[in-house]
Amino acid sequence: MRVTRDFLRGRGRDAMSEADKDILERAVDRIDTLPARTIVTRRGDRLRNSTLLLEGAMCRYMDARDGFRQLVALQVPGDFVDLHGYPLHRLDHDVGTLTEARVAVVPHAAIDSIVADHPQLARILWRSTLLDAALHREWIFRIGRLDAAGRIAHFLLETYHRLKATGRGGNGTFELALIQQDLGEACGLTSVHVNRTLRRLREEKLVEAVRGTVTILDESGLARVGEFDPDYLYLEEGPWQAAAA
Amino acid sequence: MRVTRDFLRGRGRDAMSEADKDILERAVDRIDTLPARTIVTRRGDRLRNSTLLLEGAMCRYMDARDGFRQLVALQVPGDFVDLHGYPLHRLDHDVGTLTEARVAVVPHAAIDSIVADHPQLARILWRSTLLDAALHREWIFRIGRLDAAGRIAHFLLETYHRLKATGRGGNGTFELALIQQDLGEACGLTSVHVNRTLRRLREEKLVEAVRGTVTILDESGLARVGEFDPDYLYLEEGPWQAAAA
DNA sequence: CGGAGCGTTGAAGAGCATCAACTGGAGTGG
DNA sequence: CCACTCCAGTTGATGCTCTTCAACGCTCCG
Repeated sequence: MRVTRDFLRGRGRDAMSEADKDILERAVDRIDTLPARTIVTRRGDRLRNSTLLLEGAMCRYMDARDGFRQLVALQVPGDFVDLHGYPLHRLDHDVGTLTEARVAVVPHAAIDSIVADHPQLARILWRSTLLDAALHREWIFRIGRLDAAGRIAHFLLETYHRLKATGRGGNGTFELALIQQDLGEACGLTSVHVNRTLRRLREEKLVEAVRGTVTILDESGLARVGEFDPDYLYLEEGPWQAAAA
Repeated sequence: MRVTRDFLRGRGRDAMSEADKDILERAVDRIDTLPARTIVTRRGDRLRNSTLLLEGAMCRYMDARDGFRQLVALQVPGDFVDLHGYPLHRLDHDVGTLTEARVAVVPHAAIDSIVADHPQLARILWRSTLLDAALHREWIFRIGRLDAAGRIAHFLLETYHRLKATGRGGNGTFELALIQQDLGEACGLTSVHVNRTLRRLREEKLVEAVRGTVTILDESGLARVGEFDPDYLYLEEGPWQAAAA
């Protein structure tokens, strides 16, 4: 089975030819396992490799003066976590694991060859970094315009759809390795307020989150609260489209 | 004089060979002038061209249900406003002008040729879209972790540095075509609170913003309030580095 | 000269942060 | 096997930041 099986899965992987998939697969130098809750790369680091997340959860974040951090991205399996480090050379933020993580390491030299010799695959890699940027934009919207309930609803739905696209979760349930503190750091809230807000969402029978498992009770109600529309995830045919058809 | 003169100016343009600059210049199909305060492309639009901003100010934004909008990017001259539309094909947000804008239109077909035949230039275009993503991340941090004064301070310093990199502004002064309402939409604040916060920043002799002109009175003080570090702009040698040397 | 758009200010209140205390479960060592 | 600690979650009390609503002034322009 291919190590890169989940790359762009459910999000345009079909645009890759079998040859492209082989080339990407061969670009992998090695597989690493990273322990939970550790820093992988720091702001300012010069990168020589990029990391494809195979299993587990990672995040990208920035530190504020007061000691709190702001997550700028949650990475799920199939994500090319720091591919943007390839054209940028150095990172503008920290990267860390949330759970133990299995990753494939891809040397930038291998990507150089892809860019030089396989423009079609290069465009797909480029595209994958821009899917990340689309997520960034939605995070700006989420934090800038939604209240606490909306932010959490939106974040949970986003994560649900992303995980579902890779075959993890579905049927309204998924595993989420974030504690309430992390959730707050993702949504610009304190863990205390996350706790109260989750209680409200639970009382309103919209969503439940207990011990790392999220259960969506009322997806359309949650989508209303979070003003959520999965367009920006650029997913392939999904259940909301299938339902409309 | 080259139309694409300001592309990546002050932010890695030197990595482009003269040949690359010529190729990019020839990729321009035509020059358009867009009126102020109009929508250029809408969420969901399929794009066949991308737009290089030559003069003026544009923005990218998303609408919330309550009628307010959230800016996700401010575009200054030299920005390839919607180059991400090339690998993504369709947009996940709206693009509009703030002032009258002069733009260069680049057909995606021309970029196809660049990707196929000029990998070095393609990587530079790729990089330019990731500079945008780095800005997105900093916007997430700004809105998620800073208070009103910090957000405005950070936003003004970011814009100052970006404009300075293209030769516009410097010496602590620059033209900013945003009304207080826009500033609020960029920073996740109401225009009323922007007004009060600007007054405070003025009273503390940090920055003045009157009728489209921003005057930075105390750059280091402002940077402290906004927790601002221009690293993420990936600027070439600038005054803060020159001062350190 | 009247209106529209932007800026400014005041008053009141909602939402979220802060501080603090307590619960329950998991892991650890006696 | 039980005390102990640690960590995540939970809840209460209080106050600040920012929003909301409203009014008014200024400037530009038809």
